[in-house]
Amino acid sequence: MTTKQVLPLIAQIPQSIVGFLESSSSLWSSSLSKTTQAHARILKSGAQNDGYISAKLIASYSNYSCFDDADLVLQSIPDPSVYSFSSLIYALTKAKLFSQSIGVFSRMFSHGLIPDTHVLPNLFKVCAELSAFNVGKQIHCVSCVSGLDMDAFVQGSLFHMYMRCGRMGDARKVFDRMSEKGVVTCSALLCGYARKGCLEEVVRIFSEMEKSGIEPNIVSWNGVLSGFNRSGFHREAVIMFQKMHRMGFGPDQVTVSSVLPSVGDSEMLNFGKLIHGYVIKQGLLKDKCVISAMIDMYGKSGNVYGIIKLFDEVEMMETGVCNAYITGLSRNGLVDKALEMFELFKEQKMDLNVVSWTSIIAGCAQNGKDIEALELFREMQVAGVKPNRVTIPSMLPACGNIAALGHGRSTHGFAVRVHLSDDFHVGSALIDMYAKCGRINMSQIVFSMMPTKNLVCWNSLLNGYSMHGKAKEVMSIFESLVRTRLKPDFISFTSLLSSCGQVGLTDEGWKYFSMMSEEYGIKPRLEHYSCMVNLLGRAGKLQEAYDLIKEMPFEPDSCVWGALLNSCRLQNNVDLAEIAADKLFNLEPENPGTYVLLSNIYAAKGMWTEVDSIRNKMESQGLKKNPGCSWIQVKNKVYTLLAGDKSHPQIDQITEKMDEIREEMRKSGHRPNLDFALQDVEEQEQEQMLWGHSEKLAVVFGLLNTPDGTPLQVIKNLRICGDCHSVIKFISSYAGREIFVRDTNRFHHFKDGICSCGDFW
DNA sequence: GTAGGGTTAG
Repeated sequence: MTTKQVLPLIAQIPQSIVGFLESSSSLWSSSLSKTTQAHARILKSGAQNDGYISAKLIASYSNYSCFDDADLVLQSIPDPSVYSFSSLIYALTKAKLFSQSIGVFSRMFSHGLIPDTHVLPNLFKVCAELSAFNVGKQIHCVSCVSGLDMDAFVQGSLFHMYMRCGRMGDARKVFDRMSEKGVVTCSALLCGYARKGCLEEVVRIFSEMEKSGIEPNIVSWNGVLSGFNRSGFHREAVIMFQKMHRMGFGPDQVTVSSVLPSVGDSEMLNFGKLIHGYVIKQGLLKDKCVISAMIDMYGKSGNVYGIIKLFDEVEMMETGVCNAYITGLSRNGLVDKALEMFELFKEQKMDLNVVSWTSIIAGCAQNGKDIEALELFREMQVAGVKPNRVTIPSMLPACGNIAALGHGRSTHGFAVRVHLSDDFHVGSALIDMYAKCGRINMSQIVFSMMPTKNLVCWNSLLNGYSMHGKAKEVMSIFESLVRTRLKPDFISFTSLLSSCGQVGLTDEGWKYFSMMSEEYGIKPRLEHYSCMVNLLGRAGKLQEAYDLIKEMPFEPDSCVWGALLNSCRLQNNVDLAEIAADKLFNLEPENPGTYVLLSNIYAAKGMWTEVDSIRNKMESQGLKKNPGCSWIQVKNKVYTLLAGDKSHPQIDQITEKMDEIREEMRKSGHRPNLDFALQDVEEQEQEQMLWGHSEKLAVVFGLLNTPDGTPLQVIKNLRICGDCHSVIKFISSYAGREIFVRDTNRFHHFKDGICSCGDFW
């Protein structure tokens, strides 16, 4: 076409376009004022109704983040096109104003406009960012109906959206239909499966990549590493790491932080130190994840020095790093230091998140700081941090440990409200908590209401019934477990054997002991042997128990010998007791319990010289029995009661009640030589009396505070001693109370002065 | 115009 031919055509171009052409240079200019000027010129020339011009104007305003102006332009167009909307949607998405972006889209849709292949990727990106799976799915439908779902960009963003929403199944369907699959998409899929713990898929995709000529890069390798790590294959993760290194992929900060958890779990401290050296050389110690993972590795390997040194050196006050530090400290028993650091972090107004709170709560609950754990759980909510599916099973053991039923119940309520009660971890922790608080019926209800149960849930229930001495129930639950597709493990058998021991079911005990290895291929561990020794010993078959110990394929530990010694006390067998005690003196020379048990056995036989000699031996070693300690919960507050402690605010009332009970006992002819007024306990300083002291306090306190007698008090951690039992028995018959007493992990139920189970009483 | 990886809590 010649110039001569073109010129008449140009003359026919409408005036509006001429206006646009005049202003076009300003529209692509670099300042907002020029855009405003262009806008004015467009309005003057009447070009504002032109879709293309308006769209450019919208884009230009958006470019300067003037979204309101852009939207005004959009709204002024009488008949807007997809393109006009998409300019604004694109800009809003880019500015991360996702909700507004979706809002503009819905306006576009209500104009009857169908999104095109340019808008769709933006929309999917928005849904991915907002995890708006349902909206995304609907837009996916729109793209299918309009036949746009075969577009590579649409597919790519759709795939990403499903991945971000954690919908691996949907993502996989899109992936399988994708026309172009590159290393990026494959790695993304691989990493997605790794996060979900689908190791098989991870490995399959990785090998298929190689087969189909897609060269895996460092991201793919990192995904494989994290897959092994997440699925608990720690050794394998380390091996892959070494293989990757050999193949010439230099580990980066992501590689290091992916493999370090596995190094820690395999307790390969030296290898961890090697990585530490590499990290320093490569200058990766600036990365927060690397530091957290490094602290975590030292913590898991028991290297407290490593944790503290690294934390002090890096001086990085970042939430993740601090969380790893808290966990590392409490994992190694330094819970006081952890609490101290946590306080410091709070003072420094650090941004503590749900992991921070959960870490310190779990640290407390695992290190005997149960009351602190409950207090922190409350404080966390006051601080506006919402407990999640990890927090709840971390704090529930604290409720169980101190039989704080009220706290446990309200946590259960919380879990139900936030829809977490079906979670395996939460459910199992609830079952355990209720059992430890004496409410085995609630454990049963929680269990029955769970839509699906894993082995941990079953084991919690088995252990609960076992704790309550209900062997028949344990066996019947075990039968139900066997009928499921789940296979019982060594923990299931521990509950079975322990409950058989409690009620003297020797034959059943042997049956399960052999069933464990013969039918299920589970090798008996130390705890199974202790259960068997206990079972045989209680049944009076001490020699058989001792023979079993001698036949053990590995060295018996203190629990096994302790079980034998305890049985010897029940059967008054001095010879075997001396053998067992001798082993225990070697294994745990610091444990005063062994001396006391042995001396009791001597005393029962009237061997007073031996009694004296054992007592002297104990004293010469400077050993003392731990003071008794109990907890009791009254109206949602947990009270700790320590032997010899008079600091309780109601000590006078308690003493008064004690006197009253003592008087009643005298009148009704109960063991008149027993005296359990507090002052007498202290004056006499008799060990037996001291042991019973705190429990009496708890029982009496419970009576005082529950005048209507409705709540059954669960008293934890009772030390076995005759004096205290008599008190509990007496109170139970005298006051007509049902009293539950928990002796470490076993329950005794008193009604009308009779204990329903156990020969201790 | 789309698009990939890591740490710390049970």
